[in-house]
Amino acid sequence: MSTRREAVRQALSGSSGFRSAQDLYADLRAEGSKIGLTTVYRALQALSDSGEVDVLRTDEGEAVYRACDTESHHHHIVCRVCATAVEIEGPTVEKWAAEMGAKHGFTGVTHTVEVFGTCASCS
Amino acid sequence: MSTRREAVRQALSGSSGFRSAQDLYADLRAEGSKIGLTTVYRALQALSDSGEVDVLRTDEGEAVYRACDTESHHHHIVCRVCATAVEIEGPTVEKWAAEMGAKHGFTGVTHTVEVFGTCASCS
DNA sequence: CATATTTTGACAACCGTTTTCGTTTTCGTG
DNA sequence: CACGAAAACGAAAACGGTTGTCAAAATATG
Ligand SMILES: [Zn+2]
Ligand SMILES: [Zn+2]
Ligand SMILES: [Zn+2]
Ligand SMILES: [Zn+2]
Repeated sequence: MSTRREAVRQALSGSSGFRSAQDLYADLRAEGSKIGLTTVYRALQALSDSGEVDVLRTDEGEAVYRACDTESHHHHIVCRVCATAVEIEGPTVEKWAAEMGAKHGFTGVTHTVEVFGTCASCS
Repeated sequence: MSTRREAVRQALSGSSGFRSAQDLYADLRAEGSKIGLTTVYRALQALSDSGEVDVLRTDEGEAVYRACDTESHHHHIVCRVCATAVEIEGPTVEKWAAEMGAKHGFTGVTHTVEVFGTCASCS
């Protein structure tokens, strides 16, 4: 677990929202770090591979990352303005997705569920 | 409504699954059409703007399109192998998403829900 | 038929991400 | 501490999907 990867993890933990690789790179450089963009991408890749951070794609196709409190399966409600996210759980949704899969003869069923809105302080 | 846009719409309707712009371009060229890739992108843009086709992003960030039977709000269960998709509705999920938004003080709440799996014929 | 408008497609530019590769840092061992 | 192997690093180039540019072609208008 290298120092650089730790720096990226911390930069990410410092925010409650989803951030892109370039956001984090800018943050770290602004703090005086000499980290390279490549390393930020590599760190994020490793962190998401190990399940330590969540990834999702914006409508524009950019990958954004978040250091969530729990590593167990969950979803998010994300502010469209400031990207702040709240972790949410949905037993209802979990069951529904599984049922839908079975009903249509699909196996190995997974799902992606994200909720978007404008948070209280951005309203 | 130009001829080319109509050609793209038809190429898309010919498939039951989600297809990328480049997929459709390849299909059309294979059929002998002299359409350009730029035009395919433009047609898909217009079709999705007008709500005639659904768009979603793959994990790799590629945009894929589908001509769905209904233009009203719905979700999909998508085969990870052949990209075939089935339209599904989830009143349960709709309600759940709205509740979650309200509970956390978010306004203008929307959601994305997609289910993935391996379809019967690909298993 | 002449002219204005729109559509088209080859090509270049763009942007986020990955690969490449030579250098630097870290780490295990004597 | 010294040394070499291995891992991490960063700059720059390559990549792949998408969008912008612009002149040519098609279509509409009078
Ligand atoms: Zn907000
Ligand atoms: Zn879930
Ligand atoms: Zn299938
Ligand atoms: Zn819905």
